[in-house]
Amino acid sequence: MEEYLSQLNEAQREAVLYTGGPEMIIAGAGSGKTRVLTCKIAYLMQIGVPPESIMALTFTNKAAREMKERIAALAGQREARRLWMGTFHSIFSRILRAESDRLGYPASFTIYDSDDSKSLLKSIVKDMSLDDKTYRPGMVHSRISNAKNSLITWKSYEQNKTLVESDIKTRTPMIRDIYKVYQNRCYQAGAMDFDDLLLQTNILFRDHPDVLDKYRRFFKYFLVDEYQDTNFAQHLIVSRLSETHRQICVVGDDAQSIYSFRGANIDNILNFKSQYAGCRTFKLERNYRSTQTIVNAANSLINKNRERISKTIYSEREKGSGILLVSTYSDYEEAFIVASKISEMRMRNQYTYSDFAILYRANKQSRLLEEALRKLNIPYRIYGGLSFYDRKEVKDAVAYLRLIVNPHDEEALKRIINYPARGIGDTTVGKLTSAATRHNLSVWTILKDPHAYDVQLNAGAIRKIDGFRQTIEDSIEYSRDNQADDTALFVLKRAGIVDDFVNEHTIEASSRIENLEELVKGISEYISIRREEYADEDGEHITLAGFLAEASLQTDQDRDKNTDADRVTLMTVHAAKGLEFKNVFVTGMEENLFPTLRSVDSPRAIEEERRLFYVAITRAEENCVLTYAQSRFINGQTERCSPSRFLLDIDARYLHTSGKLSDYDVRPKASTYYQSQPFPSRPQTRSATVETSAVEPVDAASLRIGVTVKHDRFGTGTVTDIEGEGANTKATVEFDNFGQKQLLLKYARLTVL
DNA sequence: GGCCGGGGCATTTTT
DNA sequence: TGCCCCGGCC
Repeated sequence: MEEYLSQLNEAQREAVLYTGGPEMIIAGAGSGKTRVLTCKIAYLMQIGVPPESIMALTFTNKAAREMKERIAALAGQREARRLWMGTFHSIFSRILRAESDRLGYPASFTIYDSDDSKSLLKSIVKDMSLDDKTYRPGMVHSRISNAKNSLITWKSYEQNKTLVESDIKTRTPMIRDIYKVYQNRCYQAGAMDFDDLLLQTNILFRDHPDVLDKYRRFFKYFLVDEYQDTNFAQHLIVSRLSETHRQICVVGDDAQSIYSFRGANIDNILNFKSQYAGCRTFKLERNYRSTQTIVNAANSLINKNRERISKTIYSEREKGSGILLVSTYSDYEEAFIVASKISEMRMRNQYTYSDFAILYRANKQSRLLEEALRKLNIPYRIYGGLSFYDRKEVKDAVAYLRLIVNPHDEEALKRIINYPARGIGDTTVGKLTSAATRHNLSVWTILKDPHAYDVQLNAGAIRKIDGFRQTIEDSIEYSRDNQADDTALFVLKRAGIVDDFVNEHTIEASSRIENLEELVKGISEYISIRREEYADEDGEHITLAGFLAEASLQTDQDRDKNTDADRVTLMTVHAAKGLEFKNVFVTGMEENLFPTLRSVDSPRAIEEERRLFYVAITRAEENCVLTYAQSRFINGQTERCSPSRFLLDIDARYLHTSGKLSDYDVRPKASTYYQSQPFPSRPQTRSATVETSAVEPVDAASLRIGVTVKHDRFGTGTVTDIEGEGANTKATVEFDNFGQKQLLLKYARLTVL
């Protein structure tokens, strides 16, 4: 049992053993943060703190699950299960369900995801006859979300001069009215959105001191992971709850705060010390992940930020190779160079594909990279696509399940009232929803008896609505004495969804059936896991409602499958946080892309972008390659790009450029870091750093259709088409070995033969 | 209900 | 450029 303590370094051990009050652990990248957190929890359990009085909050289900597993290994499965460990959203949705009557919500309240929220907002904007171009659902949603994260209810929004005036300035004065209606419609539907899970928890504790008091007594120890990413609502929940025992330990790294756009407030961690008198700070500064060069380079970068908690991260690993900086002539070439570099490094150093990650700022950058990887037969896995629960058929099926659990759920109802087609059109639905708003009732209530609420419907519509009502009520009835997975099968059949697909006999239809089967399988798994967990209890928790509650707070990252396959990883830098790879490529290191265009006017935003870049570099264990293109195809146009300002922030002594850089003057002091030829001669890929300036672009006037031209990379070919004029002339060339390409003359180095 | 074409748009997204 | 959403049409 003592063994796990002996594996910690001095700083880690001190942080684990301290139990004297508020504590902040500043955990640098790769410093063994998770290990410290798990050891600390295990230690607390060992010294007699009952596990059920420990609340450990994380930001992802994945983090919670991993930590739980590790603690189970240290302290035993049974003990670990008693911990309150999970995401803010899942833990507090549990508490909200237990206390729902205090707030007037049903215990089986639905959780609206962002799509539900936006779709509701859209319908409200329409109902209020507002301009849907001015009041875009996404925009309105983010305004309401920001308000909620700052604990501004619709009432306080109305009374908040600053907000109201700023809305008038931005010509969106109706936000407050929309917010009010939105909140009411959610309430009538028995639904909370993601932000409500935190906001309503705060309201619960604010308005019901006895409830607050109960939980304050109950929970003795709080641990919060990724504290730099907490928002005000989260911060207030934990600070309220921990007031009695004052045993709160927050862990985080201000240098890795990258979620301000979601309401994360870096000040929570920067000010923690001053908010908690007698707070002890521990710094974990030894990086176990990366080479000295990578750590030092990252340090030199982050030192350019003003707002930070001072610390010196160091590595005692080998010195390692310099960070390779590669300039390419286009985004297209960048992708091919990254791909061929991966092949080369893999062969030379016997890496596996899964030792590589390609990171980028924006998802759209993945396209060319994928193309290049495919062409070079490199297996890859891309993150950031549709999650399982985002698929249409799954969403539809889940909507039925949601209605069984809570028929007042308006968004679920609207989604499937006419799916499969029942001839209930927009007009009918519009009549029902506006009657619901008028009477301050749920759509379901209206639908059960349209006549009573003077909804003008013809006999046909009434009959169709009634058929739908019957389907739902039968399913609810069935669910009373059947298992959740059987209920799911029942409703899918009863609604005619399965038949639809079975009769279709297409590839898509069979893949949809598979997805539905997987959904049902997921429910069955949920049941058996729960059975095991609650073996000694009455089993009341095993319900469809329970499954939905869990599913709605889950993301695709939590249900990763075949991670064992040997593949290169492609993902955004955001998605890479918390992960590590032997070799990391950070692509698109250009101004207006990284840092993104939207950040360049705000010093604070630039600092966040710099932290994001810091996160990217510190993912690498052995090699880090930074690439930037001199031209990039953006929004339908090829743009000239200049290298990111962040490249200048890295101390040049840690950089190794792959030859002379045409318009960027970073001269590495040492070029011995990376001994290999940067780019071994491949006939079709010239060195990445061809001097574009030295090559005269071919004169547009001298090009004719049918002329034979030569291109540095593609070899010879014939011009088949010419578009545009002057500098923007675009030529279509049929290359002998590379097929047809479109080339902009100002960039393509063509010579007429 | 589904198909087509025009217009507007284009970060990041642990929940 | 390419996608998504909407309106118009059959």
